[in-house]
Amino acid sequence: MQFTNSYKEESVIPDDSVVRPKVKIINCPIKTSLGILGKKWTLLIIRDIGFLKIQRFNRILDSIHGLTPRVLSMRLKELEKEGLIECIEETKSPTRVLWRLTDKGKDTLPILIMLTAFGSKWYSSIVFEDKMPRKLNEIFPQLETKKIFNTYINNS
Amino acid sequence: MQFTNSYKEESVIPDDSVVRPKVKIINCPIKTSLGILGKKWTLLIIRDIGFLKIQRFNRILDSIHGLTPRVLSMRLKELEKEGLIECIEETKSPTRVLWRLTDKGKDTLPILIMLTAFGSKWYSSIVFEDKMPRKLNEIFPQLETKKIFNTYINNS
DNA sequence: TGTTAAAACTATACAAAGTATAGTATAAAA
DNA sequence: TTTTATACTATACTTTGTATAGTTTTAACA
Repeated sequence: MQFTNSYKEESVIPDDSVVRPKVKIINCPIKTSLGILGKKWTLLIIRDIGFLKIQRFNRILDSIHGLTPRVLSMRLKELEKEGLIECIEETKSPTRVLWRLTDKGKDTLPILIMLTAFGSKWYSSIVFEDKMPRKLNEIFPQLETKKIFNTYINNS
Repeated sequence: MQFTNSYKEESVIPDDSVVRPKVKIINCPIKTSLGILGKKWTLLIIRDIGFLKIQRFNRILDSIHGLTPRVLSMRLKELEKEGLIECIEETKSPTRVLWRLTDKGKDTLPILIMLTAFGSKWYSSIVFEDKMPRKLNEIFPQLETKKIFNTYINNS
């Protein structure tokens, strides 16, 4: 997925109940985020590394059906270049590498959580064994779900 | 973006601080959500219809640079089939159609808001005129940002 | 009463991106 | 010494997306 940089999106904003930002926006932050996160496989790779703690090249390959080594290699490089992941060398004899999220990478987790929430509500019949829709606190009772979004919301 | 349905992702869950769901998951909800929302242009089209209230075929085309009529036509059909958008005929003489989000479609807005938050924090230099990172309440003071997520979080 | 214009697509050829398969380099374990 | 594992890289092929143009319907305009 590639997005060009020219920006026409905010030019026309009609009136009725539009969610209108109160600060001047030059480039749409959604489009900007999707420029990195919107490519095929990228969010699943972040899910593996950050959520499931599947952090090695071949483990990720095993985990994501359809993903090929070439594309995984490209995506890891892109994510590393964008500062979302970093690699730590476990050993250097049989080159053993672990990938982990940076602070910037960790800030994508609220997006993954919202994708989880959406899927758990509207696709519960294929997601859950009992086919019942669930809210986030039912899926992750150990997480203080409201605190997840503190990075992005001021508590004033 | 197309994702196959076989599910191997939850098979290996190592130990340290994995976000482990407390209910049995058959298909990953993130992968499931991305099956519909993860295709190129889809989230930008939802942004137009739901956020910016750009709701007509050619208005959306004008708004999203690089999107072609063929792909827009395909995406609108996919989204309609999946029940995320519906069309209302304004007039039928010069066929004038308006697209709007269904309740299911509106439930994708928290995902868009998180993409906004991520872009506003980490790409503020290209998003905002003054290049300063911002939290959600600063961008949308009129929105009760915490309430946006009520659909997905139990208040018990 | 043509002609133009707008809306909402549809068709075709072409280009970019992703996929399948196989191969490389390194080094430890059997 | 052969096998296995890790982390890629290369090549050909297939799918998907892109650019350009065309179609249909009606309505307003000259």
